[in-house]
Amino acid sequence: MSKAQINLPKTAFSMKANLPVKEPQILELWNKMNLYQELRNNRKGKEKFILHDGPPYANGNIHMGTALNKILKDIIIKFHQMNGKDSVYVPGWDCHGLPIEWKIEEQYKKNKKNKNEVPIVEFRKECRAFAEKWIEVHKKQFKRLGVVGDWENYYSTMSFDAEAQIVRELGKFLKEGSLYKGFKPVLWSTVEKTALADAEVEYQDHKSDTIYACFPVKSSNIKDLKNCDVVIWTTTPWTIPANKALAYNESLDYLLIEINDKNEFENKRIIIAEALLDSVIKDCKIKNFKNLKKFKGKDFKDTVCNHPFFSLGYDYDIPMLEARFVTTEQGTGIVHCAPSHGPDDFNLCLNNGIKAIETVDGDGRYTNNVALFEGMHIFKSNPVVIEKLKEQKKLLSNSELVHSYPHSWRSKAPLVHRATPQWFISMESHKLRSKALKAIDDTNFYPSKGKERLRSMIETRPDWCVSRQRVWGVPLPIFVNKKTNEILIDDEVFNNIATIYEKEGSDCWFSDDPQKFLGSKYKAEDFEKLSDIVEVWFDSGSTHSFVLEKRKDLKWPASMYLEGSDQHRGWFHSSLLESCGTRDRAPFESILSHGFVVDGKGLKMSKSLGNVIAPEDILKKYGADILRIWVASSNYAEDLRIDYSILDQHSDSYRKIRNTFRYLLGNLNDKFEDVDLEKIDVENLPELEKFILHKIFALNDRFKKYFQNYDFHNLYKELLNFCTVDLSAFYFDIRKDTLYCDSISSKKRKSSIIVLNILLNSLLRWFAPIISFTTEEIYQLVSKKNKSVHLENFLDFPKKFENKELSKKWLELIKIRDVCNISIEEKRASKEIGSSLEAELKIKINKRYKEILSNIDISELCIVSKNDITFDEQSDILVETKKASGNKCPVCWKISVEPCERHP
RNA sequence: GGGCCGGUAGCUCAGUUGGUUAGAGCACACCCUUGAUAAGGGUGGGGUCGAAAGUUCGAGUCUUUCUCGGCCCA
Repeated sequence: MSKAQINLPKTAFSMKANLPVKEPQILELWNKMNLYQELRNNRKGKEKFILHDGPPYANGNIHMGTALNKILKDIIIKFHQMNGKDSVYVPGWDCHGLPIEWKIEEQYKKNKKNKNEVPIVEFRKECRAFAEKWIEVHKKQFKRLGVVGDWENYYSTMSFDAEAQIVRELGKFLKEGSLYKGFKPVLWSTVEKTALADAEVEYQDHKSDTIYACFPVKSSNIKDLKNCDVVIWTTTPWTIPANKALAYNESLDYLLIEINDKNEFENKRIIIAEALLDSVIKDCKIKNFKNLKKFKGKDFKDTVCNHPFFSLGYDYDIPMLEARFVTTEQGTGIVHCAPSHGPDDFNLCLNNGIKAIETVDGDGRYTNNVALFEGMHIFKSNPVVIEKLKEQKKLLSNSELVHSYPHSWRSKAPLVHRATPQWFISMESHKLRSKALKAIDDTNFYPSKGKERLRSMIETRPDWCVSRQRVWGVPLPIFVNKKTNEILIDDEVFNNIATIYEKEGSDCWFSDDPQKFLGSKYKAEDFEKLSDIVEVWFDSGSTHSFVLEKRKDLKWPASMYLEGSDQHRGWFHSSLLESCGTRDRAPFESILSHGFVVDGKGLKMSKSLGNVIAPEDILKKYGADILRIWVASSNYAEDLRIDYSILDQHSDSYRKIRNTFRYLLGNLNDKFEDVDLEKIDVENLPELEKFILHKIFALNDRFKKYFQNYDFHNLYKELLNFCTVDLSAFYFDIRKDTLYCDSISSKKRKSSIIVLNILLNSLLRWFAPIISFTTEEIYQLVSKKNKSVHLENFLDFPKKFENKELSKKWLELIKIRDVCNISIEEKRASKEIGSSLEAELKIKINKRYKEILSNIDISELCIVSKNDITFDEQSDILVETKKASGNKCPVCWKISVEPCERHP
């Protein structure tokens, strides 16, 4: 019999996706139709959903983390757009900062160029060009992922209007009085000659000199301590000249011991913590000693020591201070304090009236505040300090230690703490902390645990240091009156600076006459112009002001900020503080944070582990839609695993989805009809079609619920299961007979075609935010509108689709079908039958099922040729399979003794 | 070292306020089909829930400790 008699599926939609080739073509299509602008036109006047882009740093190729971030953003934006909102996405870049400066400096080094001989303005121009170059690279890479946004009108923190607005924002803090000058030790790189932000520091092993040094007791409430030596241990001998105090812990026990070895220290009496006795005598090679006294740390109160270099001119008091940070982990239980060279030291001394001073300059050389050592580089001074201690008989022992130590993430050079003048925004003076905490309460967090994370950081963070001693950034717009030392606070000046920047950018701050910025109201000669720049977190923390507020297509506050969970201390944090300080509320209504991309075993990707996967590799091998499926199917609340076996799995799922579409298209012969759902005569459809409509209705309900909670991995799973379980293995399999073998005019076949149309339409829209390329490919094939699937709305399904009673009944039918399948499988295993159409079912069921089966063709459901149902109260469901007898219809392949009814 | 978060079948994920033999899809094995065909269907085998202890009549679900991993901080 010829196949011409039956309606075999026929479609131009290929089984093989070939995404790496096809996707760029679809990008071209979107580009041609100007999709972004179309999307805007399509939603003119509609409620806005604004996901404000957290700016990536314009440096280097994108990695999996950035790809994840952008795809997640794109999925959310597309969902809201299809849900009827004007969902605007404006991408942005973070451009200022040390990493780019360092890249330019590296180039200088290569070309044997001396940075100090290059005018600042020229250097900054190179930084700007570098950032511009990477923005272009990023743009291309982000677009390739299928991310739709206003790529032509992106924002950047180095644009002139951004730089101007950052000045205006700083002006607000200055005017308010919460921005103040402080003086404190910061992690300083003597190589880059700059302070480093916490994020710029990495910890590596470093070999340090260690010393046990003696501080003779000058006076104490414990009489026995007179003329004894308090011993300290440190890994930074070079800070000894800056020593101003000693710290002890009042809850520790301390010992006074006498050294009895026959050497220069014979009869020396030293003080250490009891818990550290063993390690001290071992390190200092003390063989014989006498234990003279044990006492509590709190008895140290009011003890004063002398500096080990007392007789070399260091003739000031060294008070002993109580500090909780003193532990018995290492050392002697007494800690030497140099307020200019450690945050703990700084705070302890400050609380006791000892101020930090500038002891080391930017190059790492001692200043004239340090006797004996002025001009010497600190990294070369350890041997000198050690020698001097030896001379003074104040060195019990010295050694070396390899330990974890802060280094610059760029130059890899070891860092030091160095007291420098800095500018801070107070957390307390104008209640910034409490405003921020309130704002956190008013924000929705996805996942909810983000709220606690951000809150605990805001609760404990110190004042915000916004100054950096670098050149690639927005200059701090501060003038200090030379006579009074007061900061110039004048809106006219701030506005003047901002206006100038808006026109020509901020480079001129470094090159032009200060009078230009002061205007005619003040004389430049009366003021010192600061050369610090603003730290980059303030830049990106201000994006809401120069993007959300300034652009007419956006709104303030944003509907959502979405970034990796590390940004609780980054962009979420700085944006919150900046906005609360200037506008009393957060610049976002909700925050979505995602985890980190790790390898298949849950380990972070690193070059050394060799487990790094680049987005580019995935795009080449699988295509962006597979990557987008990976994003949608992963639980972003936790870390997201990826490796090639995981991608293979998603690739398999993709093929299942693709073939689901292919079945629909094939049976519709690529002739999709946008049926009016309201006009469908649900009542007169076959029950199977009613059941599928109910499934669609129920799935759509869950779809909406998942989407509203940004619960994409469950949403995707539901969609995939729908394709696999409900369609492919059930509805499609059953309806093949009708679709292939019934006449085109048959009512049943027509009913099925209606449902196939609805399914195609629904699935296209449900999947469009996720597999944006493939749905577009299909849409282009079947739509007559000559537009994009992304311009469509989600469908609203009429309530009449819902049929809970029928659904309940059909779930029972599926149960019966399952039992039938098991029975058929037995006969298949024993080789009595092959295809299920060779089977005839003898079904025995009790009354409960009688009604259920009354109008149901169970043969059709089970795809068998014949069935025989008997009722028996004893049995629940009993099925026996026999080989069907008769002849096989050459058209529909059903086996029957009588001639085929449909194909006589 | 500290804080926070997490560890359910090979993989991606479900497991409501603690309650019957821990679920789904994929992958896998076997079989069928050859009219969704580099497709489709059926059946089936896999976890004791990171480890240990505890609370409870009863714990994947509560507590403690440990362990592994991630982020942040030092």
